[in-house]
Amino acid sequence: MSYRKKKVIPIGTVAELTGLSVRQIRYYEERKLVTPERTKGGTRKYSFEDVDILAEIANKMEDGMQTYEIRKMWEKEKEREALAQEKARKEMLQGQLNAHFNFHRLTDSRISDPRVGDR
Amino acid sequence: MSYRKKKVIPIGTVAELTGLSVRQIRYYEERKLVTPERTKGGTRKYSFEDVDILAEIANKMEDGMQTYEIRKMWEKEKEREALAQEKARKEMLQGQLNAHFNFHRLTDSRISDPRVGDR
DNA sequence: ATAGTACGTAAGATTTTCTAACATTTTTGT
DNA sequence: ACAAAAATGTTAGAAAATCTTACGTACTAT
Repeated sequence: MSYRKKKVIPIGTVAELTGLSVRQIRYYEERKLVTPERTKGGTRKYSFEDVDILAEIANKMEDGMQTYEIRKMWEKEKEREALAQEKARKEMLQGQLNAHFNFHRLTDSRISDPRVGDR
Repeated sequence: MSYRKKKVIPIGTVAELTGLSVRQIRYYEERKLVTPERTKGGTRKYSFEDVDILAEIANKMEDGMQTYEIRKMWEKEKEREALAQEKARKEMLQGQLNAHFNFHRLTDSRISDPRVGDR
């Protein structure tokens, strides 16, 4: 896994990196905006990705947005991305099919081009 | 700074990531093989780069190498890299000088071409 | 044999984090 | 306007994580 996604940073450090209070960070978890992992002992571990997400939350909150609005917004974003992904996947598949049949058409035209004739 | 170099990981997590004991990690610091940062409170914080370095140490140690050998080895590596850097820097500088004078020679030949004359 | 290396382990102190609860201020919904 | 919800701060006590120091041990090198 990438450095960005590995959950290794304790909450105090996250607070320093984001400028948020520990209280706020825990609250945003309660509102399902971040999902840290836990050690056996139960202490939270965040990733750099989480830090970025929290920084983004801080901005939206300053703009007067509410946690549930942020969450809904992100859910929609994810939805759109998923659709775009799906679309790209299908197009890619179609492309491969086209390439496949094109290849055969070209090959066949060489082998049996009437202007050339076999042998 | 890159995610790789930011010092944010506590020693327990580093131990998990590397498979080393906390004692070993502190000992390698004593032998100047890693240099974590500290929080205000004094707890150590490591980077992913440190984690990689520690994993490398673990290998060398398994091969029967001693800490001071590892350190000496790395110092030499750094030295060689520094020289290579310096060499590249000089070559780059020379290249720029060449380009510079080439440019002037061409320009001058236009402005003061004896076959054309000034004014 | 002595000294140095590379740890493990234990003790006690300090730092960090945890949950839960209550208080406060600012919205929001009816 | 009022009650409910949102978004924190604060406090308290417990638990987890880390710190330093020191002693012990098994090797290895000189």
